[in-house]
Amino acid sequence: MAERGRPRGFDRDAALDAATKLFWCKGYSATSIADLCAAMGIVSPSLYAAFGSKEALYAEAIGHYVKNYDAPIWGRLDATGKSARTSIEDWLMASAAILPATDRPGGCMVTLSAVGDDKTSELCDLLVQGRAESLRRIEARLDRAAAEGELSATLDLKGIARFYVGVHQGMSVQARDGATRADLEAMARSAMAAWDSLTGTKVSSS
Amino acid sequence: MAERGRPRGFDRDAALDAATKLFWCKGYSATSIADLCAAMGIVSPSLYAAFGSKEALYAEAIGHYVKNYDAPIWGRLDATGKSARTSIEDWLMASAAILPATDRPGGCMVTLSAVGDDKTSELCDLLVQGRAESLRRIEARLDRAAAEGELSATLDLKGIARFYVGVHQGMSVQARDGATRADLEAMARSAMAAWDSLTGTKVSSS
DNA sequence: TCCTTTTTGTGTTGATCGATACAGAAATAG
DNA sequence: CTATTTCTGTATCGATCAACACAAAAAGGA
Repeated sequence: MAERGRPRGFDRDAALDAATKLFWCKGYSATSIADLCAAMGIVSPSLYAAFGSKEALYAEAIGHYVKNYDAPIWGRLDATGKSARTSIEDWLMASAAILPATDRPGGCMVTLSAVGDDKTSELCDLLVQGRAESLRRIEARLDRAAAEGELSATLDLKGIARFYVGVHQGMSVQARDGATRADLEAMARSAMAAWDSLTGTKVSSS
Repeated sequence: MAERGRPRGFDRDAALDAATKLFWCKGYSATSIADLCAAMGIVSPSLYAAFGSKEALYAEAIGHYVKNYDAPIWGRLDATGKSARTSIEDWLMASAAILPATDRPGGCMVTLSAVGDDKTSELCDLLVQGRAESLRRIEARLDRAAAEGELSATLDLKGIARFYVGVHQGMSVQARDGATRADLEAMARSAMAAWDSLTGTKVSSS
């Protein structure tokens, strides 16, 4: 089943990856179509033919980021045979290793896009939902631990999840500011130092 | 000592406050001069006469934010007669109370501007320095505690400071996403749950 | 070969960007 | 009063914004 018409002269996925990294670095508003064309190695009609619009390209870039850069980290969370504590520690330590990587923009794209940039509120929702998803995943892992008897069901699991997601978000901000892997690993260990207290007999909030 | 020429027809500080809130909400790149003029209630020649340029106005807005919105929170940190632990807890709890305030944009302007937005690297530096200053303040408070004998001098005080600043940054991101005061207070308490472990006999790293 | 389909490159669209020129208005100084 | 100084409002500057028209180019189907 061959394709009709003139074949595309560039690798769509490679171009999307280049666009993703540019949006990741500069944010939505500060990135122009001309910037994108230069980074992707194509001209604007090709960009519009392949991706539709700047907004649509950004939405695809977020999906590309989640699938190719974010998902591997989350894999650490749901591995079987590990306690919730170990899973979350692994997730934070893996993040500490990759957030300051020099072969890509620092920090988490979804977290750091939390900020400022206006965005058509459709894109803004996409990002808010992405961050809410992080919270849901951690909470789900804690719920599973409660169901399996590792944690007490009377704990404020949502609050604990929010705390660890918050630490992860802080790690992203500091990675963007130049924190090293060792710096971020120390943050991860510090957060884990609260685990016993948070999951102990103490009631969540007073 | 009266002023020569026609007097300015608007309150410069009130206009700066309006500009600050707009930049705080939308970020630098997504905020246009037209947006600013509308929010400040002036026309563009008045804006340029009073503030010079968009970049200069943004730099002044950051200063206005730090002085009028951020400083009150930091006052909690250096109050006398309190332990470092209580000071940091107060700082986090005060932040939890004010970050989700509905009479202003959510989250910390300096933290949330960490992101994306290109900025002439001069403005970017301004923000990076602002965030570095937060780290320095917390670290200075811990150093003082070590000098006063509250904490052991062998601890990784910089790492502890980085952890609490990171939690604060995570609180800003979540405040922007709609977290409530109670949500943020729970995060603050969770972070404080690590205090004993972080400041105990345990060696900082490895 | 000729037709259809799709992409590519050139050139351009109206809108908006940040920033000003200029003239009139409103104050002080003499 | 007149002269000077400074701000306000209109109108606009060239540059850039996101997006596209159009024709040449490159493929398959007939």
